[in-house]
Amino acid sequence: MEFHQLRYFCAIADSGGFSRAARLTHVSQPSLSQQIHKLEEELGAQLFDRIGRTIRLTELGRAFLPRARALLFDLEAARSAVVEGSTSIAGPVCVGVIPTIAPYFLPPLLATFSRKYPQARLTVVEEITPLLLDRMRSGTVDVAVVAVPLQTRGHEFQSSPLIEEKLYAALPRQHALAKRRSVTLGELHDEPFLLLRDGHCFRETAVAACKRARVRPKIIFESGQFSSILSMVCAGLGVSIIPAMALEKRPGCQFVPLADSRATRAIGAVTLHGRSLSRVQQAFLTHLTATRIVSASPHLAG
Amino acid sequence: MEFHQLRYFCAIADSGGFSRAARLTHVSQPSLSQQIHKLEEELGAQLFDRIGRTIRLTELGRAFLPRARALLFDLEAARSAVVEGSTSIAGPVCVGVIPTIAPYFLPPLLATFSRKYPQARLTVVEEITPLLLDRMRSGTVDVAVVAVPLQTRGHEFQSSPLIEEKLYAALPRQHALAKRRSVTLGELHDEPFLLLRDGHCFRETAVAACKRARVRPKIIFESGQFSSILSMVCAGLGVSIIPAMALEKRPGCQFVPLADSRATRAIGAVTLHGRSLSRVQQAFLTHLTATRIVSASPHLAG
DNA sequence: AGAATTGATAGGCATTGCCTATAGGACAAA
DNA sequence: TTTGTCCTATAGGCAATGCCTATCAATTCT
Repeated sequence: MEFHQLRYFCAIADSGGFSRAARLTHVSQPSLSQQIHKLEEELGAQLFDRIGRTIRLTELGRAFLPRARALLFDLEAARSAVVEGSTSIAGPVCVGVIPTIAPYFLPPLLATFSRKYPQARLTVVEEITPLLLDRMRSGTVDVAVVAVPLQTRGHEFQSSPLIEEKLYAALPRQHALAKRRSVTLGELHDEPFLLLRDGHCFRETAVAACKRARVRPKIIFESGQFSSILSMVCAGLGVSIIPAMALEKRPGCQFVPLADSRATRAIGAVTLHGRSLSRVQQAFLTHLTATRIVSASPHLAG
Repeated sequence: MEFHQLRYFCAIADSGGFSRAARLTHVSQPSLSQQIHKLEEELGAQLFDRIGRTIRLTELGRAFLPRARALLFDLEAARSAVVEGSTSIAGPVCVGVIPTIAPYFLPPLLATFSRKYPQARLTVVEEITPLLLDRMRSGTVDVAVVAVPLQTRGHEFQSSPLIEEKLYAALPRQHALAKRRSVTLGELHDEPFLLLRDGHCFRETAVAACKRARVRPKIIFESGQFSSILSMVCAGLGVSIIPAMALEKRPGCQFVPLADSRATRAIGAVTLHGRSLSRVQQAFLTHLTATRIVSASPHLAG
């Protein structure tokens, strides 16, 4: 039983004859005859009575007709649903983001995107990078905004750069270096360090920067968010390294740009390689990369 | 878009892989790959993401899957509905019958048939032969019980014989021939005749019998039913010709078998040639021909 | 690193659907 | 009755297409 057989059957039933249906469907009459015979053979019953040179639906044919029609209709519905879904910018987008970016970078972007595509259903997942990657693999996250480059080998993921921001030393206001225009990590050699706890990739970023400066930071405190660390810095307990977007007006705290080369953090949008994105998802990705983030400049440094 | 493509699509989505689906569906993996490609091309969108050596449904694929499943399910439903309908003995049967047979012949048959096939929905149409034939042509009557042979030329109709019954002379009790064991039409030569009115085929039967006996009946009364005629016979207004099954106990009436050869009426079941009958209709026809009508013997003649 | 598994591709073969030509009936008009 | 026309069925040829085997390229597991 094939779709074209159903089409022919309906055409013949509607037009009331093989020849008429042949003219309508632009198929030769013998082909119709042939296919209806196959259909009848497969069903084990006649669908039409051939009486003289006219035809009429049998009891069974009459019962079969609405079902055949429904099948053809549903087929078209399914087809156009796919076409619809592939062209309209609507549906779910799940974006993953790491905690050291989430509160600073995403909110304005999400707002403008939602305004631009009201049909889109945005979801945000805040997790550390490896968990986000896992969720991308399992398909529960579509796009991730994380620090790049990723440490994964192979080309399992695709990333497009978004911004690269400078790193700052966070110093207590009364610190000797607090008034400087810039510092190097080497100059912070002996300071007690307050860093994000293990798992947060910005910790790796900071540690790597230290390593390049041949500094072994003495880590005396670990936290899950910058604001806690900044409070400790204000209290004079030590120093820290902060990305530009996390800068925050604090009474007892001073931020000094790090002069070390490569003392930056690169942020990119990452997708699973080989994954086809729906039009909304694609639109979100475009929105991410197209919106040039100027607000990444520090508003209170110097 | 073809049914087998939908089948493959569902199998792959269910099993989670082309190779697995190939093993399940007993089709080679390249064939699946090929057909899914065609499907995706036709729909203008990917249904699966090929990630590494694993696959996953895309957003669109996920939306398409339930529709594909529904189509396949409905297809099977349509198929089995036809098979069901062609095997089960249920549904409508419309039987046509002429007025000179209807009240005598059909009632017991209908009762036994309905008891045997409670699912059958019997309808009876009582009309004169030409109208019944028209209704057979238009499909509103499935089987007709009429006097045979039909006068139609060609083999537009098929008939199978049911019974052949003798004809009787209906005489007033005080009639000179009323005590005879048999009479010939010739002996009724001068009698006033009471016959069915034109259109009733039994009138033709009676007239034809007279013609063969070289008798020109003087018709002084015409009616649409035998009981009226018999009442007139009782009143001594004339004689009539009655088929065996219409015999009826009447005080002033005597029935004498006609001795003429071919003074009989043949009854047959007639269907439109080339019409396929549903199983109920076929069953009714079989019931008609199989039930040997013994009650056709006169219960009060002689 | 090597073996195994997975999906994609290429090429050959058989099936099958569509076509034209024609047969065989049935109907209508002469 | 005969002829012409209109219908569906059949036959045969051709091209499209679905399925197969063999193989490749990539990825994952041992």
